Amino acid sequence: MATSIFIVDDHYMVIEGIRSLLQNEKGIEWTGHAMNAASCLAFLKKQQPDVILMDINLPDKNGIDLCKEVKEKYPSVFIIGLSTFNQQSFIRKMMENGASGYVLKNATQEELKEAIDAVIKGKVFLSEDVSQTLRKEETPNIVLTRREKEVLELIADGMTNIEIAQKLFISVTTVDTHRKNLLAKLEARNTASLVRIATQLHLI
Amino acid sequence: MATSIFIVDDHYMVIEGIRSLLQNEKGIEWTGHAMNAASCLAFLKKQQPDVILMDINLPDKNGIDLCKEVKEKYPSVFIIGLSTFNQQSFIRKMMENGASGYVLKNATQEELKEAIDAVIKGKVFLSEDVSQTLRKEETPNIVLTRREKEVLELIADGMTNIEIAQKLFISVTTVDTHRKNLLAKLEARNTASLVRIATQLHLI
DNA sequence: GAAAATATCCTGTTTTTACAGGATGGACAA
DNA sequence: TTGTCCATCCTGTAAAAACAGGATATTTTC
Repeated sequence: MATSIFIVDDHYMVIEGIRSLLQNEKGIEWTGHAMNAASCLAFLKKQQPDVILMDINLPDKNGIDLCKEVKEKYPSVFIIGLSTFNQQSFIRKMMENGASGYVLKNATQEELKEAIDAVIKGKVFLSEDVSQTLRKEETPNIVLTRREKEVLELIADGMTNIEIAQKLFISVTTVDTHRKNLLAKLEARNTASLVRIATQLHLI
Repeated sequence: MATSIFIVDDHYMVIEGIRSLLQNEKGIEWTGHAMNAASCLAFLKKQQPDVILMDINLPDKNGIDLCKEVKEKYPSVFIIGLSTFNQQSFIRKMMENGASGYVLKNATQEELKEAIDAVIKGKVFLSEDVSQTLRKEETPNIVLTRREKEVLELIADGMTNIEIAQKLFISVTTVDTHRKNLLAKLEARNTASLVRIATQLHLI
């Protein structure tokens, strides 16, 4: 029985590329595509493919959240993350949210086929580059609290501690404490590197 | 006579997608592809296509610089910029460096064909979204000097004025002046927003 | 060759951050 | 129930950045 495939990606060229790569593969059946999260969910209500290839960057919702939602509603569907970025934090979050694999957009036809074959058997598939990144970048998964994220956002917006304190109805010293903890958690030396690192980790 | 096309993009899926979109088009001849700037330049030494579709993000060199280099060496080749980002600064720089058009990766088959037809006739082609962005975002093209960029980088790296001064063999007050000018140019309130804005404008 | 842009330097003040080293109460889990 | 985590608050000091308001020499550009 053929494996049915569905694609979610907002780039027409990528959809077309994947379709072209897979169209001559035996045992793979193309069931359609969506260019945003909403139409993906709409499709799934009617029909569930075996595998979804899911881009991380979507116009209406990020792939990480969509992945979680899809897996909650349709646990039997296997999801393969798809993006241009070989970024540890993204990949980890995708896998945490139930994805079975992750490939980069520069993947070859063979790699893509291999990924689909693997996940359909219940295995986990990561591109060579991806698993290497996961091994190499031993970033111990930085977790910020709700409040810390809030403060971080406002810092990046250029607000001073005093302004942040007023905005959040807390003391300036509390803001300072959060700031201190942010610097420690992200191993930043000062505000500049804090914002830089936070940006690189896609925390803001 | 058929229009010959060459693609530079580091994503295999995108190359395949474009090829798939164009393969049945009459009057378009696919001459090949490169996945980095170096092999693009190597190809051009042997053969010059009519049109190059060129991604902005390449592993070895950015498309903006590559565009300039190609246009200097082979002025008769038309270049169409290609990227996922609908970003004013990128588009403007591409056009300044001699590109004849700019399309996004979510372009349709018709749009792509239209773009090729237009540039081959010497016209300028911009996707609807792209030209809208150019009109809307009236960001008066922020230009930083060599030194300012240098200082900006070091600030984002978390260095203090004193450290930057030592590194660049200049006075602390000079660094402070550059910093002042950076804040003014990027309309930032402080270091945090400076780094944020600089990141958003892809200056660092 | 003149004007504009760039890079350099200065004094001084105020504001903001960074850092040290705490404490307290509440929520939640083992 | 006894931790652990989180959010809150505190005092005090040192360092750094922001801001004002300059000046001067060297390139670059027209």
